[in-house]
Amino acid sequence: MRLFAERGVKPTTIRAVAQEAGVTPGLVSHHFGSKQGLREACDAYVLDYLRELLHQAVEEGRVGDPAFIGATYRSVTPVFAYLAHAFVDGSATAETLFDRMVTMTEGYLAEHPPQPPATRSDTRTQAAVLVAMRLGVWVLHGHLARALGTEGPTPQFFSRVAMAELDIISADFAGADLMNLAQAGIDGFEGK
Amino acid sequence: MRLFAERGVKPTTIRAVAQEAGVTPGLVSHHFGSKQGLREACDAYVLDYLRELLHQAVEEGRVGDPAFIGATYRSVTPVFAYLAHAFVDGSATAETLFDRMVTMTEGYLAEHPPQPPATRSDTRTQAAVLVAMRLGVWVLHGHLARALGTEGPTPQFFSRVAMAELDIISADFAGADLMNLAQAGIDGFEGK
DNA sequence: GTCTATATAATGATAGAC
DNA sequence: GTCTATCATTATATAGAC
Repeated sequence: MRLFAERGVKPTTIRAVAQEAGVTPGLVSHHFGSKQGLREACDAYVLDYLRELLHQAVEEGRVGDPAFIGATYRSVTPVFAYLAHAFVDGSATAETLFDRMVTMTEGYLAEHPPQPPATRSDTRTQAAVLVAMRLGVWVLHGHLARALGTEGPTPQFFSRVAMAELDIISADFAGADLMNLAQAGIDGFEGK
Repeated sequence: MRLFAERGVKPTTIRAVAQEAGVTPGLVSHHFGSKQGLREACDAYVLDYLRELLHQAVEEGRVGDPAFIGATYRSVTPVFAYLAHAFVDGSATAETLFDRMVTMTEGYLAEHPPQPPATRSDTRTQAAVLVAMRLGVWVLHGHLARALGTEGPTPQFFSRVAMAELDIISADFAGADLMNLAQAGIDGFEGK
């Protein structure tokens, strides 16, 4: 999964995966059946990871816990890099994930309408653009970190970006934060 | 360039490029020297395209001309898809482009400070996140179009997304629009 | 400039032994 | 489960003729 995240699926060879895992290429092919099987296993892993992450963050209320954030920020990086490639390369998992995030964000905006109402566009479009904006920040976070001269996705980096998002996005829309979006996209989502 | 934009660089074979161009694979390799040479030629083409587009839009004042927009929206689509892959896969051209956009947006925000001042974050961070947000919408525009059930990047789609962006982004930041960003990133940029 | 043909290398997948 | 060995396919790149 990490190699897919760093290089994309096609440029990642089964040989490279095997070397990284300390086994032989034959074993990888045999275990996952095919490269496509390995990819599907990675998709499932990523969805499980996000589900568990959000379960702890939201239902166990650890979203603001520094210890939780500190323990999480390393493991979340390759997951989002994997999703970045999935969003650009296109995959059924990425499409379903995006669409669910939009629909649930739309529901959030319908329940928490901006005051005064934002009349230039409809709620559905606002939800879709909002999701694209926030996911875009994640997809491009490598460039963001470089442009800011920071170490990468550290807790400090997360906080710095989140503060800027609050400055940039109108208050009435900022409430539909990424945790809301992600939770909406993940809950009960089986990947197909 | 269009095949690179649709599939990414690695999955695109010289054979496919040759077939698309109606020539033989040998000719493609001979003409561009190598696949890397073809990629660099595409990078140069994309930068030239953006330069010319912005020259007409800004310096010739055609940015709001419906005829200009109508004639442009088709050709711009593969260019942004190409850049989407470049941003995710990583390339020197994409990095320089992003960094220049951030720096110039930072300059814009310094000259047009938000009122009241946005104090949660510094101007540099605001500029970087703003660029990432707006480019993110472009990178994910395929998903955006699907989620909205629209045809794709038509003028109507552009307008609809732009209106939602105006609704979502605080008025003081919306002024640093994509044309500003793109112009900043392109002017005098030779690709390295 | 363009083609045909081919050299060379890399990759995904399989077979069989342990 | 794991390895070694190998096959078949595909890819880039080159050579030489037209």
